[in-house]
Amino acid sequence: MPATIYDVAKKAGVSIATVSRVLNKKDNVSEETKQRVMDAIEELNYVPNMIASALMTKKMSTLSLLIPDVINPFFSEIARGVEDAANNYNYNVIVCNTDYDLKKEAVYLNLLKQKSVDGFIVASAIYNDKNVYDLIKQDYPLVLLGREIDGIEKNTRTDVIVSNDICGGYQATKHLIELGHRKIDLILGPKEIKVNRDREKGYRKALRDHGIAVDKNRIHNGRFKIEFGCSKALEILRKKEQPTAIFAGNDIIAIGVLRAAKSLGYDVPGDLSVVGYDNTILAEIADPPLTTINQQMYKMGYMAAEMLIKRLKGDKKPAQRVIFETKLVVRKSTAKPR
Amino acid sequence: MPATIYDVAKKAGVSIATVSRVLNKKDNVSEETKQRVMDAIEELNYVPNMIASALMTKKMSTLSLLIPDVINPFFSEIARGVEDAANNYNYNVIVCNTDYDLKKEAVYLNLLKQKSVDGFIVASAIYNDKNVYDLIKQDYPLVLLGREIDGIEKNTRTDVIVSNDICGGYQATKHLIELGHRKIDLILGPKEIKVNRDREKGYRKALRDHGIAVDKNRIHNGRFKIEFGCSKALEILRKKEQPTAIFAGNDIIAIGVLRAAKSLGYDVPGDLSVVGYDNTILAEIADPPLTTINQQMYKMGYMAAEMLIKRLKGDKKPAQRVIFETKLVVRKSTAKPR
DNA sequence: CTTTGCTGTGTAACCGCTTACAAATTGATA
DNA sequence: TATCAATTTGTAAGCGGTTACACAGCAAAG
Repeated sequence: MPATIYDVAKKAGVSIATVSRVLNKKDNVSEETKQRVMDAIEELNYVPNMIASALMTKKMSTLSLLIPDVINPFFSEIARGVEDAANNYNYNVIVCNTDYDLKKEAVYLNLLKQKSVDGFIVASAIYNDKNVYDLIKQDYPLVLLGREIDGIEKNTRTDVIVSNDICGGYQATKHLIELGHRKIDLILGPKEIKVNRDREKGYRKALRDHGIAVDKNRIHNGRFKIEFGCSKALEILRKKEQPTAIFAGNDIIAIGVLRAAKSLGYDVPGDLSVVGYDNTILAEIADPPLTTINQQMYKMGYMAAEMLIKRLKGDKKPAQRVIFETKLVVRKSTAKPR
Repeated sequence: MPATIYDVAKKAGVSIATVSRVLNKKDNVSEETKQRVMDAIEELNYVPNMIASALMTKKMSTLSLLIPDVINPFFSEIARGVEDAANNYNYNVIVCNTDYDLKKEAVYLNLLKQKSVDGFIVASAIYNDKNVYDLIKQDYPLVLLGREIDGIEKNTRTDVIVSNDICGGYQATKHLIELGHRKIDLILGPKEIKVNRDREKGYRKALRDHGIAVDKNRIHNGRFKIEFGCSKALEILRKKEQPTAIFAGNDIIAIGVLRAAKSLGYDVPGDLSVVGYDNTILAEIADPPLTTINQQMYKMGYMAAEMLIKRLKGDKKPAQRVIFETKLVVRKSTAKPR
């Protein structure tokens, strides 16, 4: 049985209120009493029970982070950023993998509410996520990461952190166009995820700006999986209207594209240019190293946690919307078309 | 203000004890009362407060996982396994990144104890970790993952899950020897991490078994970082007694070695064979794809969480020690020496 | 010497549940 | 109809802290 505040009080010869005071560095406790309490704490190896205190204060110093999948380096970097920021403020973070599954997300949220986590960071980015609307409606402290939510202008507490994906899509496409590519296929993740729509917008705008007609048949949606990137690329490369470049919705899909190209004996970038998105470690390591769009995952995660914690500590400023800029990172997977 | 059990009781016209009973599916509550309570819960949108209940029951249905770094794919796969298993039993998991830093680990553990997490999974694998000994001494529910701890035979609750790293080291080295290599350098992570000692043991045994003298100068310890792998490999490859193969302590180091080789204009595997360890996604994607030793990260994580939860639920069987077997995965980074 | 205002500490209510125990209700049995 | 066991429900005491409020002790002021 671990020692309680009563044990400490008894050993120090004071009341539990006094112990609580020194524990919380509150008001006035004489140096002498404080010392006696500290000694008792030391002797008894006392660890305060945050559960009991949370019952009164409603503060557990725990955040929850909802992401689709930690294994995806994009999200593990975000998770690391969140965790580091949280740790910095003496918070912990409960990580939940939703696999882009709204039902799973709902189950998690319900459990987390029961546990009185102080706030939520939702990075699982599904379009029109009812769960998220509910959280906002019920006024839970919340930061949305990498996802917007429409029609909540009147809301004043939910901060949003996003990347400028339209710009990212534009940068990638422009890079390919400037290299001389005209037939550029776009292989995206699911339509339900907002970032894919934005990246597509950027792609379309870049083509338009350079007087290239947008061909709907060159735009493909699917999943953020190597296998999808590979099979879709195989399909595309076998058609008559072969592209000279493929812009993938993220690095994982791009890896799949590289694999497909390799299996068909294509040289990248000689026969086919490939651009990824995210600039995860995968892009750096891929063969050839991927030209990709950099996102600041770690910073976004860090900032999300920081903003959330500041709000929990009473920050009343109106909801922020922070946009992180993207950057083109040129490596070896893009070149002029033959 | 969220509804409490009192609100529900009042609305349903029963006592809070009865509400608690239907909530916990306890003993005898007549169908009729139960229905009334359920309706009240529904109407009030009541969410039970687990903090309050935990104060009595001491169960928060929360596990904590200590790993060095989620960004390392080896650990993110473990984390995913842990989380999936936990979720399966309606538990959540708090993930903490220790960066192999004992002080950080201690701070985390202290905070987690305050939060009354139900149990710990420690995968941060530092040799002779005082924190871990303390946990065991204080009889906290604990599973050790990927790390052993000496001198706790009498302990009956702490399960241990490890990979057979001696075997893994042996397999990797044997593979190189059988290809004809005789000068094989070993670039490991820190000595303080047990797995490195085991992998070295396997390496030594393989050499001995094949009548090759072990040259201490060929064994190097450092960090599990690309940069370390790269700089150490550069150093090695510039010496006169150049190896024809390098066995790296994990895939990350191996990636660094590949980078070094590339920067010196070496062909892998033509001029130099490289073997990694772990078989993370990085090995698959590397250029050339890495020959490596497979570890079952996801399964180990899953099992760790499952064993821990079973113990929390009252399983009294003596402490288990589960050993996962490794497997050589041959890809394109190894070949006969010139 | 009484009053005033600090400072330092103790008392007890409360946070929202669980649960041992008591009490009330029901139906069957004597 | 009275008795008893079984079933259903209520009462109240915690769980381990926080905190409003009361109060004691003491120095300075009147």
